[in-house]
Amino acid sequence: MKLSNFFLSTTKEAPAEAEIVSHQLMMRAGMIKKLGAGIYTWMPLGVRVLRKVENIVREEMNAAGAVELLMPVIQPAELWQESGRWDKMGPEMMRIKDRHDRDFIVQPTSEEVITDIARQELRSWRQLPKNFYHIQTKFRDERRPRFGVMRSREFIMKDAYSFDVDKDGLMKSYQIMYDAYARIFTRLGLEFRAVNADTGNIGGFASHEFQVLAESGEDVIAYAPDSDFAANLEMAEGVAPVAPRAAASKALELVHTPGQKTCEDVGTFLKLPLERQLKAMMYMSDSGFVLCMLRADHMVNEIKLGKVPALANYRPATAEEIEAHLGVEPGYCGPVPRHGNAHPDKVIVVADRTAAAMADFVCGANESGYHVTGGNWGRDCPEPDVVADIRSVVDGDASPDGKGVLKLRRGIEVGHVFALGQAYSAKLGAKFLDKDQKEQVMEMGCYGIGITRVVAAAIEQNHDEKGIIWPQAMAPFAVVIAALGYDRSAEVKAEADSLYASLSASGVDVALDDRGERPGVMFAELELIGIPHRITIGDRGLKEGMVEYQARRDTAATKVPLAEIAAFVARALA
RNA sequence: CGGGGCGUAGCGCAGCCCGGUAGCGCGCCUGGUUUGGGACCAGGAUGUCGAAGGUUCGAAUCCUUUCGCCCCGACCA
Repeated sequence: MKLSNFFLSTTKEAPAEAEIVSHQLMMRAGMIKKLGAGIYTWMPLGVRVLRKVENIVREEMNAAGAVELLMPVIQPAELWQESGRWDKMGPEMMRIKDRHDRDFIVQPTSEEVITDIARQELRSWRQLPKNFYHIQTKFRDERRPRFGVMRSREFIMKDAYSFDVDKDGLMKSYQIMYDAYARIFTRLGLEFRAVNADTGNIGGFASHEFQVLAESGEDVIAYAPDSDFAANLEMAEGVAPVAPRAAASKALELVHTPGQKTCEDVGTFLKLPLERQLKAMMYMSDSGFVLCMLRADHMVNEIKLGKVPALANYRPATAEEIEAHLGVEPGYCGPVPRHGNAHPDKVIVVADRTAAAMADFVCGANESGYHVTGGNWGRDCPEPDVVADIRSVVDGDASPDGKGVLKLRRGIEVGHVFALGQAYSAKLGAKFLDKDQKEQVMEMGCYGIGITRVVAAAIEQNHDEKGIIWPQAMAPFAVVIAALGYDRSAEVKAEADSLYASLSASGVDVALDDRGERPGVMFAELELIGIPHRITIGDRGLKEGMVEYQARRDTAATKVPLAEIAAFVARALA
């Protein structure tokens, strides 16, 4: 591609609305243009990157035995009513009507359509397993689109759907996709982690998210640097402390703590670290009033809470309910009964594993303006009714697999594999005849990659103060020839043209900057748009028979004899 | 949806409090000088001041309504 023929539109300044670096750089590099909230045009430069990502995804999906098709963006409501998602999906799903006033949706995903295809086309066990995928535009009317294409309403997703005869088959298909995803993100040159994810309420039984590690990520993942353990914060298990609970060494004491309602206040007031305090969280559930106790520096994890039987259908308790059950306002609540105030018989105490292992703790005294110090389970209050993992793990916690300690990092979810089971196939009646001529419901898996989001995530991970630094596999051009004075120097023009021709002929994805821009402008732009390899040809070097090579991450250029540059570049690209 | 903020030239912004006929930087156009790190000189073009209504002799500025956009907030590729 000759850049004089291409279309570049870069700017020095980023629009004020761009908050994160990938959004700013994509706007500055002229990769995308906003058309509305969460709706973007992909400009020529951006499309080249998108296609690179798509092609790698496509190659690996095909290599993994998945077959490509293309399902419609606009889908009739009937299928979605049949699966129940027409009612379940809420305003995130875009609904439209045609001229006959019939209902349609703009697909946020395609389980319904693919399952409809499966139930019509796949009728014998001999046809299974099968994995279909497409790369298609999605629309989700996000309550808050943001960060450019990172969370846009319209985006491009690769979604694949596997169909198997049984759970064993499904788990094999799942593993094949898991491995394919690992290869895809490795080939794309991204630093990522596959993390164990919550299967949520869809009823599936295995799920992993592929997270690109980046500080700007919206998700938090916990992983063990010394092992392959990695999980979503919601999923990472907070293991019980190894050491048994210390024996009580202090007497229970009531201390006056007027106005000290938060753990931080109390800690400062009593000059005690948060690790010595218990904090109380009050909920109402199907079982009644529940008092949850955690170490004060830990955060309650609401997904884990929901998995504790005593907290089925929980919701935060109101101030009135807290007053009624504990006899005290929030801020002074705790498990230690106080005569005339506490009502331990009506209160279910759920303690986090760490909290349950604490001795000589500080907590609310169930009396306004008072805390207790030297509190101990069993001695000063009953042992907790339930001990469970109800907190989010923190940096330095023991890894659940017993290998080292956990670290927390932020991530951007770029892929998700999900063993769905029969959630859709049962509803839509996707059945087949097995070897014994018995009708069986298919086992499904679904597997998504946010193509457009991958592009943004790659920039979050690969940039510097000058601009984007593309991983070679997804660069809009692998190599650029920066011809200095192309419009003025016959020698430069001749050598640049000939190098461009020979690299092109050998299949290198090369761009020739033949625009005759001033060197400063040219270098700044090429660095901003992040071309990983640059060959600079100028009169100055040509006098000595030399050109220069500089990788985007290099701090200085390397002089290379003109005659050797093609071979040099071939090695750099390898 | 709740809270906060913003709509002025292609982009980034000032002007608004305190009404008086719209300005700066970048970009763009013309000519010249330049040409190894976003050049310099001279000249030039560009706005229904988001929209509608109101107050006023007069509105970018004050009032009302409305639309759009951004940021913060527990369902996601």
